[in-house]
Amino acid sequence: MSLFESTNTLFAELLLPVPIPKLFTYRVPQDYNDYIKIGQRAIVPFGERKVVTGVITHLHSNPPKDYEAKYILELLDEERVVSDIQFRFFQWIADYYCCTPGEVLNAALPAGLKLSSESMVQLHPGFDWNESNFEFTQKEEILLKRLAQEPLTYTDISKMLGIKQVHGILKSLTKKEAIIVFEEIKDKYKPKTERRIRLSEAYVNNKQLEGLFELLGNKPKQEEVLLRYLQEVPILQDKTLNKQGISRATLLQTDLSESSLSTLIKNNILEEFEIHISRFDSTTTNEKQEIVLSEEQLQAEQSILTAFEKQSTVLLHGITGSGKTEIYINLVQKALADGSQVLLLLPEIALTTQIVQRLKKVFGGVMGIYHSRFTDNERVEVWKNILNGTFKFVVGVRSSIFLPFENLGLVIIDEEHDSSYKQHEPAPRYHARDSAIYLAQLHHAKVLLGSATPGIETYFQTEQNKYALVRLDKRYAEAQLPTIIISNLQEEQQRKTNKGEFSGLLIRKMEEALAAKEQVIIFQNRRGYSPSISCEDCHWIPKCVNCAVSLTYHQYRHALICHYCGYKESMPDQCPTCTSKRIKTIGYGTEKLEEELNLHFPDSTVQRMDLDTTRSKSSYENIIEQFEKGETNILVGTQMLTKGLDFDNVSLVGIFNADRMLHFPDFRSYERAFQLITQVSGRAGRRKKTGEVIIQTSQAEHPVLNYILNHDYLGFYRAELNERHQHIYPPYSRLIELTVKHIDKKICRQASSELAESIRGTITDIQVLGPGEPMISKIRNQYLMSILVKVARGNQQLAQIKKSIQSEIDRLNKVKEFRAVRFIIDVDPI
DNA sequence: AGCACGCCGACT
DNA sequence: GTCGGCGTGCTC
Repeated sequence: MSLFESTNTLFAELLLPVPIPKLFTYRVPQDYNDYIKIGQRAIVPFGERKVVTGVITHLHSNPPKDYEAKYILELLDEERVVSDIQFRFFQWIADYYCCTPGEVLNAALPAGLKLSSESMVQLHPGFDWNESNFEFTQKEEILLKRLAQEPLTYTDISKMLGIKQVHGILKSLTKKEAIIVFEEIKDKYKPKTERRIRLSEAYVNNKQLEGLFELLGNKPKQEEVLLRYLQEVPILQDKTLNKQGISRATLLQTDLSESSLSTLIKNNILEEFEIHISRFDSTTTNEKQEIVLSEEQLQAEQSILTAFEKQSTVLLHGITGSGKTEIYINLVQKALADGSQVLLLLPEIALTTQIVQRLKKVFGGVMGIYHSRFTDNERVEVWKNILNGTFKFVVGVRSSIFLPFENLGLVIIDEEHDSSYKQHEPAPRYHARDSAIYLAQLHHAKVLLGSATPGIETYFQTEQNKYALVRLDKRYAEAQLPTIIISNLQEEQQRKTNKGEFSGLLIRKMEEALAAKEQVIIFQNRRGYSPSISCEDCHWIPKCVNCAVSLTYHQYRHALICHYCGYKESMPDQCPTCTSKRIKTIGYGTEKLEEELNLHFPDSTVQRMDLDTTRSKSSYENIIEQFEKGETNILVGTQMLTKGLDFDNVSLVGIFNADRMLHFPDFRSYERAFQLITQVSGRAGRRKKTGEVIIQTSQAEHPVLNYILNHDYLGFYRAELNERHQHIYPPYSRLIELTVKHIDKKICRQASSELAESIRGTITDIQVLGPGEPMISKIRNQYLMSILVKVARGNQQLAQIKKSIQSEIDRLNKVKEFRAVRFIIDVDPI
């Protein structure tokens, strides 16, 4: 029974996936009174003609005073799909990361659960070109001819006609009764179906069947189909089998006549029906994989469990190759046995790799995967399978923290330090690790953070006794940590032992490894051929027209490409300013490395793995598979190489250029360099042999390299912490980065100055740096200014400070000249 | 964020 | 003159 009298008029508050900081009130059609629940989705009209999907947050019977509420058009769910815990979680994210709950909802719901309409334009049904009394402009004519073929969206039209504002022409054509605009609902989730065949009920007994065959005696093709059916589905032995039937595809696999099948269906001898099937491989290969833990692993696991008795969050600091995965598996099994749900977070690209296949083998059908390469339909299915209890364990990326868990018992965040856990664009700019820790609190769940190179802030929490710490210092299966060798390029250049940008040492080591039939990984964190090009005579450097960056040369496309906005122009064969033909490339990207390695090692196969070679869906897996099989000898790549890959035969890892990582002007650059280099190094040498890592640098004495050399995380941590303390950076402060965006440089600067000024004037106990020009001061024709707010550790006013910043922004945004300025708040930026 | 409306410059 | 640009306000 409903809480409300069913004759009462109900109103529903809806959270809509739009960046407007309020709920919207809709009227509930009376038919729904007994049926409507908080947490269900509803389709509602929004604006003039749009419809959107929202989630019901409250029900009441107070009509709004200031306006007439519109009716809910349709309820989409029988049961709630968003839980109270999720609502609280969304609100927390919105508050903490300074965005609206609507933006959180937008990120949380997979597109397939969020159907909304898009305006489509089609020809007026009564419109006849020849009979129309109106004159048409040239553009109108082009559009009408195109519309005669198919309806178009506004964006289609604006692209087709090359105009930004589509409105005028549509209005004119509407008036001339040539077109109409209608709404098409997009992205509706469609269950995957399978067409199946079974015998009509009337024939499911031996006698009837016999008669049937007599009947078909002179129709051998149909007889054949029927016989095949009986063979595949032995209903003579078990009549109940007929209900399931057989999939149409399977039945027709052996070239049976399709038309005979149709005839049999038409004559009601066979019948066709549809069932909903899963998009996921349901092979529950629960091969009861026995996971054998080493002594150290067992101990670590025990320590984690003991720590969980007192503390809810534990950091597992396990060196690369120490076998953290096996411990995870054991812990997941235990949590599942307790009847809880488990979430395992992995960095984006680690998800396509071996670790997932391994987990799938152990957990089979109760494990769901949530991944950005999944289609909308697949994501909806994961969502539903969690709601209906099929999936009790989810392995997923950042956004899987939004899935509808009901009783999480354990959250594991692998590679806890990984920066892909922080969403940068668009809002909500959340950190999945930190948000997951809060989510776990809501569920009273435990959190295990795992990393070989924990983030400074995370490790600090263990020293503050906020998190417990468990160490795993030994590599699994007797493997040794790799030997790290610093190769001083400057020195080699003086002695002329280098070969171009490769040190003689690296080349020699590579020759040795390849001769021994071992594999080599070369790491360079820069894609493309060369980061820029330049004219040797006049020093001209091509720049992006939309952004303040130089263009990266991509050889395979023979083009200059902007890595920030995607702008592309073709590679000039002469300098556009001085017509010189002497154009040189500056710096090394993975593409150029690949080319040079091919020259140096003509007998080896070189493969490149970066954003450009892994764009298509399976290319990533292909590259890895080829390397695993040993078909590739040398793998060149960006930081993609650092995540979750295990290769047995890699004996050498080369870091092509460590300098750039160390010199990045950012307080986290040392931390990042340490993590990156340590992680890539971990790819070298497993099992039998000690691997080697060669780091090419011109700063052989750099302290960070020294810590890496000695596998000294703790030493590095102490030094870095000291550094952070000196300059009051995290963990000694919390940062809030404000970015000011506008097409006009002057207005952008003015707005940022005023914002910084007003924050300084109104908020006490904080430090405001800037405004200053960020490293890239223009992106997509928007000028950028940046302000950094530092809030000292332990400041209890954090929430209030964020509110004050927000209200200063709101105030500035109301000032006429700053109306169009965009202010972006990034809490805990990375 | 979209989307509609309304005001204004630079072209036929 | 009108077409297409852009600023402004609103969404239950």
